[in-house]
Amino acid sequence: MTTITARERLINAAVEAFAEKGFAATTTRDIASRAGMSPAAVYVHHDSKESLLFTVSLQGHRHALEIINTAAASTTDPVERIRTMVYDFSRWHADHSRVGRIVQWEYHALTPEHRTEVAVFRRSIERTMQDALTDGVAQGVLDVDDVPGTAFSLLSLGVDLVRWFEPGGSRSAHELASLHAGLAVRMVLRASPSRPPA
Amino acid sequence: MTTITARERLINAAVEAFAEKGFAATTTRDIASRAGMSPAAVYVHHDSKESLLFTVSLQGHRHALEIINTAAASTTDPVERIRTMVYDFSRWHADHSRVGRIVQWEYHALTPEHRTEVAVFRRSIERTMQDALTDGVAQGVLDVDDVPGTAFSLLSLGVDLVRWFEPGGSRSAHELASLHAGLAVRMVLRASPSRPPA
DNA sequence: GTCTATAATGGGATAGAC
DNA sequence: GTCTATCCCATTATAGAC
Repeated sequence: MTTITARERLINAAVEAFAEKGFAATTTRDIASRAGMSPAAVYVHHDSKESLLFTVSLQGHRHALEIINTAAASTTDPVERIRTMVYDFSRWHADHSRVGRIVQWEYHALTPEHRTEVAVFRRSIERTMQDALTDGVAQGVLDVDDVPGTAFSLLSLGVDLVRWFEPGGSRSAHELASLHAGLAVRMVLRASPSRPPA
Repeated sequence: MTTITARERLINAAVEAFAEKGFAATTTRDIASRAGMSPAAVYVHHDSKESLLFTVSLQGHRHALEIINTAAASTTDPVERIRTMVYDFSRWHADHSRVGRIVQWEYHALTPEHRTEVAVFRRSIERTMQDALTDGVAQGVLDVDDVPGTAFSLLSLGVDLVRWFEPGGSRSAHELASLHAGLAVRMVLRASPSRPPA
């Protein structure tokens, strides 16, 4: 049997509210009311509104890093690795667009200390993508001019989903992730050797 | 001689403040003080904080649409057209990252009426990119499975710049726009016909 | 651990003098 | 068209009863 603690109910409520209205525009009253509590009860479980944000953001960052690391380790074929990484990263952002929006858009609302803490995860995500590209280039399968820039651009496709994606819209998470994965492969694949013009 | 009106000074101040802290976290006192005025003076020139946002957002949307339309009309070669459109759109978002951030991130802070008004520009931008892809496919030069999805993804690269780009950072606006333009062409270019495997 | 009540602060917007 | 002063309300967070 799964027990949902008051603390978890508050976190779920915060995710909803922050994703819907943004951190600054969300009131603690709103969070409390979504969790079925009085405003005062919030502070029994969390120190402040920002600490709620940090909890959500940290969980989100952890999850996103886990997704990309798992994808990176799933195969050694450079092309399929890029395809899987981009698919899973974009898919995660669509499937968890509310948390993703908080992770990506409310980064600046964190205290400097908390921002520093989640920045470690962000760098690690970028690094994993860069490594996958570097490895594919070394194996002669990929062709990438600017590895850090391209890695960032591949991640951007997924990140930008959270700006607008809503479940039940005209495009499914799978459809968008597949689109991104296909585009990603075209961006980095070495052109197949063709007969040069005589 | 160029005269800067108080109204314009307020708009500039609002751009700075909204881009730095977000609409909800910006106070009218902050805007007034950046413009060198008292809080009361704001309301002589603008009806409300939201109307300031709308003014900034509308100008930004207009400008972005103009950029992409001009790029689309600059050449008839489908590949160079895509390259130019993506370059100019990404370049604009880097060069105007503050306005771009307001355009892209504060869309939901507009009143429903104002949101409807700027949505026209957003659809027009997407449409222009879709048309460029459709034309390139029709000419047999581009190969695009999902025209609306790909158009959106090409624009996403530029849009996502405003999330983090700061002038004076490690990468210039030109460098990033060139990167995006190069990736864009690879995403949509029809593979050169190569000898099929015997 | 939850409530009601409230403290303390800061918000958007306005009044009225100059 | 700008100011000072202020209204009125919402905000985050806490106190103290149960």
